[in-house]
Parts: sequence; structure tokens; C-alpha cells
Amino acid sequence: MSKIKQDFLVAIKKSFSAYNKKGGARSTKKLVPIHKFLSKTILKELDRSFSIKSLGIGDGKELKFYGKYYPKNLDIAVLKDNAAIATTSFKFITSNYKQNANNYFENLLGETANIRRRGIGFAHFLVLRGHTPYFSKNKGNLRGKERKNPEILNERNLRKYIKLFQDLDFPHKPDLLGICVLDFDEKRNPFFVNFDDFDFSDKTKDILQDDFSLENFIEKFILLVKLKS
DNA sequence: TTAGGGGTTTGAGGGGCGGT
DNA sequence: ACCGCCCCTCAAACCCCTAA
Repeated sequence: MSKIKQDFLVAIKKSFSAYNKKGGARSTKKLVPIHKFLSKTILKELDRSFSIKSLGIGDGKELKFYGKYYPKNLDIAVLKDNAAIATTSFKFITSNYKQNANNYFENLLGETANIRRRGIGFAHFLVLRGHTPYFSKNKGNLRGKERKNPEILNERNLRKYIKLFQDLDFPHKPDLLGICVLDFDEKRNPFFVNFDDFDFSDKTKDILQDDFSLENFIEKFILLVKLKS
């Protein structure tokens, strides 16, 4: 496995650990390790004239960006001469995915349009679980009862992202998309799933393996940054 | 007839920030 | 320093539908 993927899994493990602590689902603690990893990884590929604002590096704050329609804090903002030129948003979905899948996707469309209409580059990286636990019926702020069977990621869940990726270059389409699918072993260590264990089509597997891969995402994001600078 | 898939709506709670 | 407000994110709650 590539170095970048190994480092990524280490960051994910930290994030997942924060998530599993009390109140973790709603805390930004979960976001810090992974945002930091992305920022550092990207920064390594850029010269000194660029800087990044995100959780986990510098002053540990996100950049407030004045989008076309509303102001928005950017997860990972790449700046040149104090001006944002590109950004990556990041999402790690830990439970109850299927009932929220449309929310996530529609949020992405709106967020993308808001940012891209200001002319800066926009990328999105999504971490999904092959097997996602479903929690129901909680009391107070406690995590609810876990359903016996986890949700299993399927072709249709990924379909809309692939269609978006293959769409024409409109403002609602991110300049770049990345998706990875993880599962966790009994020690809560993350690993990349084998796509053959799912009902994904060959085409979908190819896109996941190549276009949406972490390595490709970082590489293309660097190109996007340079293009926008 | 029930469990789960899939969708929409609601809101808990973290954290930032400004006022005092 | 502390409060209170507000914004945001992530799912929990709630819903309908269908297959077994």
C-alpha cells in the first residue's frame, strides 16, 4: 500500500477514535486528524508561496469564505497571496448513511455552486463505510440502539456521484471528486475494502480504483491549485 | 406483519463569538 | 470570565413503501 494511504488510515483511525468518545459525533475533534492529514499532504506538494487554512494546522481555524450566495467556512482552503484559490471539502460518514444519502448529495451540489461561482477551485473527498452501522431510538444525547444488520454500500449509492463526475462542467459539479470505502476490523482499525465483495459494476470499480482514489485526488488537486494560481 | 430500504424533516449539541 | 446567541454538522426521528 502507498505511503499516502497508510498515513491516511492512521488519520482515519484517530478520527474514528474521537468519534467513538462521548459526544464525538457532533464534535469537531473527529475532523481534526483527517483535515490535518489532508492539509499537510497537499502542502508538501506546493512551494512556499502557498498556504493552507484548516483545522489542525496553523491557528487551527477554517477560512471563512464569502461564497456567491452565503458565507461558508472552508474545510481545507489553499491560499496564494492571502486569497483563497482552491478548496477541498471532506466528509467521513460514520453511521445511518442511507437515510441521509440525499441530504449529503444535495448539500454537496449547493456547496459546490456557492464556492465555484466565486471562481475558485472546488474538490470534495468522501469517506464511506462498506458496512455502516445504523443506530435508532436514542434517549437524550446517547447513541441509540444499533440495528442488527449494518447497511451495505451498493451500486446505487455511488451512482449519483459517478453521474455527477461524468456531467458537463457546470458550477454545481465539483472540479474534482474522491471517494474511498473503508471498513473497520474488531480492533477498530480501518482498512480499504475489496470492491469485489460488493455489488459494484466493473465500471464503478474502475472509477473508484482510478479516478476517485486518494492518490489521484491529491495529484489532481495539486494541478487544480496550480491552474487557479 | 415485520424488518429493512430509502427518503424527508427535525434538532441536539459543539463551538465560535460578541456583549457585558 | 461568563453568558447567551447563533450557526453548523451529523444523524435521529419520522415517514412510506416493498419484499419475504
